[in-house]
Amino acid sequence: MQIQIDPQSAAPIYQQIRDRVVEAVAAGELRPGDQLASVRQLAVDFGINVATVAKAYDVLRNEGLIRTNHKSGSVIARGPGTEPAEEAFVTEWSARLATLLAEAVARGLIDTAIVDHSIAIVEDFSARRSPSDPAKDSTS
Amino acid sequence: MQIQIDPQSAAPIYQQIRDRVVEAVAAGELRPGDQLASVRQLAVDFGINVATVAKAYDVLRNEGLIRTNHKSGSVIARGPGTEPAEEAFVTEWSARLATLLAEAVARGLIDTAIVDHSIAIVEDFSARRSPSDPAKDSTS
Amino acid sequence: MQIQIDPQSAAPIYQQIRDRVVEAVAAGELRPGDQLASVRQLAVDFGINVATVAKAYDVLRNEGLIRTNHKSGSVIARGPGTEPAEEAFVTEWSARLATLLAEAVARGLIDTAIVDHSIAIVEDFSARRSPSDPAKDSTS
Amino acid sequence: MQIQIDPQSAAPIYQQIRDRVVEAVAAGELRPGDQLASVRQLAVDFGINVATVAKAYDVLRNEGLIRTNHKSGSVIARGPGTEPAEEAFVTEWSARLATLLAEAVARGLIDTAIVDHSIAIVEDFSARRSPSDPAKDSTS
DNA sequence: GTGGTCTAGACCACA
DNA sequence: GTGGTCTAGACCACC
Repeated sequence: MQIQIDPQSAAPIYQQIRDRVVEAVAAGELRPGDQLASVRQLAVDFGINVATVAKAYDVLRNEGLIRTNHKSGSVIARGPGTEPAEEAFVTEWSARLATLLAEAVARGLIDTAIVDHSIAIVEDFSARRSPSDPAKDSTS
Repeated sequence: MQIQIDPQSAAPIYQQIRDRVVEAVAAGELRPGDQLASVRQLAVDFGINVATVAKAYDVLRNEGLIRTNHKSGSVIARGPGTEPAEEAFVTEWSARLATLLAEAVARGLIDTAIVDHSIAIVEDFSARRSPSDPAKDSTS
Repeated sequence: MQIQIDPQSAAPIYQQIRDRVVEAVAAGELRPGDQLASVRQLAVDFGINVATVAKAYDVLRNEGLIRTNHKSGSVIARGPGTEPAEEAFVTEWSARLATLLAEAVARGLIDTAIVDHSIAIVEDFSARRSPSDPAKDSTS
Repeated sequence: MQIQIDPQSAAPIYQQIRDRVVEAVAAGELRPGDQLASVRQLAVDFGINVATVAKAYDVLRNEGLIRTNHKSGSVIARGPGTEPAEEAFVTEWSARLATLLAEAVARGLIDTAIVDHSIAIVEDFSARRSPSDPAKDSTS
């Protein structure tokens, strides 16, 4: 798993790390049980402070996505199919999704294009998770 | 259009205003040419600082959603169907959508549920923009 | 509310702050809506770093006990009677309680003394929360 | 006495060992004079480092719960009813109990439920120490 | 080796 | 004014 950080981005660095890890989990690049780089390792890789990486892992831990052990470092704790989503999360997440989709609508993206983007992204994650289904060639 | 602001929310107030306006445009409650409340008016209505409202309008202006004339105030500049979305926007927006959808995947929402949510939200906006049953009330 | 910090304690400072706030909430010294000292204020009061206080508030926020707003600082979000305890919390808490009570048993405290301590503590919190019930004089 | 260690737990392993021993003493599974497994034995059983087990025994020794003889190994030094609890211990322990109970109060557990939990735990230890029904199985 | 805690001090975002 | 982010560097706990 190769993480890219953009120090110029408005998004805080720890948030970018968190986002990349979440995406890697969704895409199956990181599976439950997989080891994450140590905070120190990531820090030197990106040329950033350990505390910044620690904060990113802190967020992921609070979200239940990783589990940390003093000796062995951090590992992925859950992923697609591990546990059903909590209702509270879905509610809050839906609101964020609505705002994001509204932005696309307001900016002129047509409805079908928006839905197609969503489908494409979800299918991309799914395909990368389990590239076993070769029964796919037509666009549908 | 009735905007609701939650001063307790973790989201900055200017962001909440911006989000509500974007959603209103997507839902057709605000259409291109519609007048927005003045910065001062909104500030008084919500009991918040003028600078906060000004910042919200500033963001909307940078996004090209509103246009401000010193004399006549701010009006909605674009909306669904006005102009096609710019490619740069779509690219950047897709990345944000991917992150948001990844979060749902990682947290255990199944793929179809995620797509269903997206479809439902887009259709909701669409229906509110152009209600298919043309039975009109007095309020409209 | 007067918080006391012991820099010599084995417990991390941020944990001590968190514990004192929790106790103050249980005792009704801090009620939902009440303002907490700002991170900077607490930091100078205790002669510690802002980041340390911020971490304490971070923990409290993750526990849902406080809510933080950029402008107005942090306020108590929940307290006795606000919301029923979540089942997951009770399970995890019970295990910690069992370990703590086991320690007393093993060290020679007799069963009734242990229970009496628990009752006394809970009643103390209760009395400080609502010192209105004057119908109490006998030991029972 | 069967000790279960969870290497994934947030609690340090030495603490888990110490906690399980304390609970076993409270429940009468380990009685004063009983022999503990050797440091090496436990380390092999759990597949953990000897130093980790040694640290756990160290803590128990400092608490006065076990006594170690270089020749004969470690034995339980005290238990329920052996000696009355020291005042210093009770004071310090009460403070920890108050913090733990405060957490439950603040999170919405009602007072009677908290006391009931305490009683149930103490009674459970008591019952396991001296089962009131003298119907004995072959295993006992 | 791992992660956790804390400091001193800086800069930015929010209102 | 408030809190959030980040740095550089230190020390400690765990194993």
